[in-house]
Amino acid sequence: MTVVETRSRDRLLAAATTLFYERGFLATSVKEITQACGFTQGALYNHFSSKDELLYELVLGIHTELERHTLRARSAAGPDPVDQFAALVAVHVAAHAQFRERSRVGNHEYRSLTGERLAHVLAIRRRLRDQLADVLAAGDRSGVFHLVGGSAPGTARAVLDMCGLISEWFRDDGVLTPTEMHRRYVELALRMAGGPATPRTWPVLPEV
Amino acid sequence: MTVVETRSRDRLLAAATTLFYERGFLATSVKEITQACGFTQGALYNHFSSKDELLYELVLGIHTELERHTLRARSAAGPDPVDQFAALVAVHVAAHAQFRERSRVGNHEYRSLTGERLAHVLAIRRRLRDQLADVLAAGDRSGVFHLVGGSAPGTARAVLDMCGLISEWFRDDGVLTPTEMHRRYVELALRMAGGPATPRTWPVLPEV
DNA sequence: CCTACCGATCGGTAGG
DNA sequence: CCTACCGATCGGTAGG
Repeated sequence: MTVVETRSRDRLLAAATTLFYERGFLATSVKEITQACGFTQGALYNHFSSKDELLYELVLGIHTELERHTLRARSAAGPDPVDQFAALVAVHVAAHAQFRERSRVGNHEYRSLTGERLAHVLAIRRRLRDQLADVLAAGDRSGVFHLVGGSAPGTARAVLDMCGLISEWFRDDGVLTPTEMHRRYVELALRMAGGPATPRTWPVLPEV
Repeated sequence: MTVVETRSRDRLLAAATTLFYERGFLATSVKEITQACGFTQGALYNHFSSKDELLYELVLGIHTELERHTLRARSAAGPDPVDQFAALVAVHVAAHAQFRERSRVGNHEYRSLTGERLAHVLAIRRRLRDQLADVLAAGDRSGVFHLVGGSAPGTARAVLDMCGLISEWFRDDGVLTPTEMHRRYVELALRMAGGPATPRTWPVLPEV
């Protein structure tokens, strides 16, 4: 049954996500992943040709999904660079705060990939940076941003780094809500870009 | 000979730093570390009781050294919160840009520690955040900073996260000098804190 | 600091 | 003849 195949595969990917989040790809055994799904060790190889391929499919999916959301959020934000920038930052914050397992796995474990698989993921990561840098450069030209050193790539990198570690420490224990997080980080990012204190309208909290 | 013993021990730590930086603690074998020093596998246990203890001593040294530099830089900066903040940010940027192997190992591999060793390192990491948050809170009270949401810990965390990933991508290939890096990040951090555009004087590039 | 080796576990695959 | 596994074990390597 194709349905059963897909479900087992997705369960393996979901179990791998949690285990890789908690202890990392290299410290997680095939046995642990399959046992988390009630399978024995060999079952993994009905779905993936190797542990490495499972990692690639997981990490590629995480990056593809994130890029899909950033592209959609930027389109939906309209033509204003400030609105586009706020929308992109909101997507990254939401991803790292609400789906921190996937985000942390995506941001850390891609380093265990090699060859073309690594190159493919690095290309997506570069496009995500370029997307933010393009918006910053457009806003700098139109005068709504005032970038430190005039460097759009430099500011984009700093903003993404600031967002990228949220998944390391954010806990949805009620101390900070996702909405508070994304407002705080949009404000910080706008300050870094030398833009207005707030966007004209707050981006709708993205469904990442 | 104590000299030879010490030299071998330091060589093992230095080789481990490079290997952990390149591929991580879990993916590095004891054999690789010792072979990098021209030893066989068992030689490591003349200097460390286990691979875990080597990691602890390395990570503890990295954190202790960083805290020593931040304490000294803050004292040397005088009473102004803006000067203190700029000095602390400069230390963190210098550590991550100039000594990125040690910084990256310190920021990533401490997660493989457990028990009291982990607790000890986490305590230092908390003090480093508190140090920055204290300076931000003092500046907010005196009116030289205007923190997003009034949260000194939140801004401190964002600034440290922004600096913490420099070691992931910075290359001293001449595209960006350490001085350019530290000026860029001090400016970004001052914007995040809602402070003046630049410090009254640029901190001397710290010798981390 | 080396050689020799342990208990265990690694990722991956066999036949049924 | 298919799938989703099983118990058992492959060749190698881990930390100690």
